[in-house]
Amino acid sequence: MQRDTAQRRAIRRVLEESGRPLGALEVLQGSRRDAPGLGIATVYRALKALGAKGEVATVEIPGEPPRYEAAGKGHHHHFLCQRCGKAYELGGCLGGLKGLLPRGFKMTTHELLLQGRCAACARGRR
Amino acid sequence: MQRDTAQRRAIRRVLEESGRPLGALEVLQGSRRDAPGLGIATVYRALKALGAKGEVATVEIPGEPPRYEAAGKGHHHHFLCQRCGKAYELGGCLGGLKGLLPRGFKMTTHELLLQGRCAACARGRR
DNA sequence: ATGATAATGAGAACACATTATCATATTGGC
DNA sequence: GCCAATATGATAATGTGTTCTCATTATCAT
Repeated sequence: MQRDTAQRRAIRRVLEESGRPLGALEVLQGSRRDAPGLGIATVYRALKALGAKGEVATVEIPGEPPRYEAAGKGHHHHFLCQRCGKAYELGGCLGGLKGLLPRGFKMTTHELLLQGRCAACARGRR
Repeated sequence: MQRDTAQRRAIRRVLEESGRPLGALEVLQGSRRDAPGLGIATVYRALKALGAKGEVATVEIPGEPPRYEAAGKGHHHHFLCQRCGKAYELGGCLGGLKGLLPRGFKMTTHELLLQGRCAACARGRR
């Protein structure tokens, strides 16, 4: 049976309170405030368990390790800051994707990632 | 100085003739027709060298090893078949991406990946 | 044709994120 | 409060893709 531990509460909390998807290490660091001594193995175990329960969604980013976010936010995409490496959540999406498909191809999903500078990094340019 | 070898010719040829981006292993297999005995290390060396010369572009796909394609095709995106794992090239793009950006964010690039079944896999459905 | 040098192939080594191991600690139904 | 079962943390082990090493081979300016 699934137990309710301080570690998992801390991890769930960090994911819920962060407005953006977090990497495993970010989750670890953020969760240590509430759960000092937390280990990376526990983070991975919790992320996997939460993912299986549908509470956490995995965000795949090309060339980067996956990020994790609280599930249930509806369809949206992400922005990757090339300077600080943080991923951000974007609202909305674009239509007309089907028009890009070659004849005979069937689309079931799509991924869109914008890249550049986040507000903070664009300000402190360079 | 850069030498012209049978291996590199074969690798360049495979990339040019394939209409879609290829993984390192696909490049290896395809190139062995012209360069039997070709090793994977040589493939990686050639891909890196060709990339540095701007002749080959790297295509990053979330959760997958990178693919490589001949450069100089103009802006486009890709389709990943979830059944056969092949990546395909798509023509064109979408406008209105800037509208997704939060205030203060600057976009320099974007990646779009459609996923589903390619024509061949959609036909021979499960 | 020669020779300096770049390229190759096989395999070992590496990088990295992730998962398994295992002894210890914590949880929660009783 | 007890105690079987689950969770944890430290660390070793894994897996995968990529790069390095090094002895051998091929290229090409001369």
